[in-house]
Amino acid sequence: MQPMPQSSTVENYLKAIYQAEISRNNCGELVPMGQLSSALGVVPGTATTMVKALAETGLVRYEPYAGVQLTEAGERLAALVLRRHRLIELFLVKVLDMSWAEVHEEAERLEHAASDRLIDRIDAMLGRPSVDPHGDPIPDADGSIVTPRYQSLVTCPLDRLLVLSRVTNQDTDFLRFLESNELTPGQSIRVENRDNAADHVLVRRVGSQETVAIGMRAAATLLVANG
Amino acid sequence: MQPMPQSSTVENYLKAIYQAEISRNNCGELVPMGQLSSALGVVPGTATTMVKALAETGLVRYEPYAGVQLTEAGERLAALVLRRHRLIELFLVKVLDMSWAEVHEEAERLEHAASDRLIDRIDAMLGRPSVDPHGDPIPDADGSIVTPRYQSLVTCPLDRLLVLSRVTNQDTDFLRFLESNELTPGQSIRVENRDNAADHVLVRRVGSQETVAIGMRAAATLLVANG
DNA sequence: TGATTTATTTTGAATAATCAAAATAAATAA
DNA sequence: TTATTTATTTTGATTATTCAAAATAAATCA
Repeated sequence: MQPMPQSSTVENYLKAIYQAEISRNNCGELVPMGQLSSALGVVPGTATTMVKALAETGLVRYEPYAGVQLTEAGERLAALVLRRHRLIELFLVKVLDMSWAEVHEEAERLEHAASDRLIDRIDAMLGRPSVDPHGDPIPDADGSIVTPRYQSLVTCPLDRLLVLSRVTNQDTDFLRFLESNELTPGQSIRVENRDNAADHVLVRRVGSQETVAIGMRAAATLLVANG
Repeated sequence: MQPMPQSSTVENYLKAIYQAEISRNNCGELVPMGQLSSALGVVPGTATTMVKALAETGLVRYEPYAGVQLTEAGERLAALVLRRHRLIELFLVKVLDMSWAEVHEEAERLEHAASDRLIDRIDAMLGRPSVDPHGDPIPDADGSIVTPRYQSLVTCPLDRLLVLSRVTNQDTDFLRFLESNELTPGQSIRVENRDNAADHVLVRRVGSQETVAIGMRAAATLLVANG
């Protein structure tokens, strides 16, 4: 099993490995098969089989019982999938006026069907944007990506003016919840309190009189820059 | 093999059968397996196998050695695939400024990935159009379709003012050729001569001083209305 | 009508992707 | 360090889709 067609399955595996590598942010770490398989919604044995095939093609490095890691080539391909995904999301929001919350699933399918030519048209039409509607950085056409390092609502200082910059969570309901509280990327916010016992963070959007309580798990996916 | 997932393969078979039924326009006629298999680019045995499975699901009617035919349900599904395809084509041309000639292949992939919701947004944005860039009618959301009956350049009268209304041929090079001669749907044209010996038709766009010769085979795919 | 050609179907096999469940390795607890 | 738990890999099957090539039916020719 050597050549391995550029199927959407391969793209999904590469993307999942890429994202897992980032979330366990320490570089050079292997992604365990269990994590990968559950991210992809397949049983562990399936992931093992697929990853071994991917390793044959040179897109990943695989260490039995340890985990998997993208090679340079794999990383580049994964970045291009992410590029397609994110440009499509932004396009759907900006041009087709779709909701922030619903575009992820749509892009999840379209990312495998859009040609490079179409993606470039979209990119041009949007003015070569650098982030998508969730604040996720958009890799450029050669697969390089600049990921600003933000703090999260769990680590940032209290009572400081912050800009909500990125939401690393694609759950539709959660995004709808944020949207209904106008907590979307670009908004200025302040963290009023963090209560470990209650396992929540209290956030207020600048200009709003409502304080919103967000559980720690979810709060960790809201990234902020200094405002 | 009963439920048969709504895969893109199924969609492609239904679409191909639908189009074959139309092109051999006499209603009620079965599409022979040979025609279907070559339209889909598979060997005949593959089409036989697939069609038998499709028949199990009630999407087609299959007569061994005679051919295949869509059922009501199959026809509706096929029309919806065509709807997606054609709306996507028009969208790519109108909104993303892609070329008439290149959108077919793009739509060929996107039609299987776009959700009903996305398609409806596109439809709304384009103002509920009735034809795509090739003049092909766009089925509506419930799968019904109105196909105006046109004459072709092979059957229409000579020296009459006509409107080029539809091009039933997706070959990229042919479309580029038409485009470069401004022979696109909506243009007014006149057939100056038809020469069976030379196997061609001479066409002039109204307002142009150039006469274009088009072979009979190709001319049969250019449909016209009275101007 | 019999022979030949052509179209279609069957059969057997392959590939990609998956799962269930058994086997094994690694990590943890006692 | 042994026993137990947990994670991973293997093995054997399954589904969807395809092809090659043999078998068969239908159509055509003589």
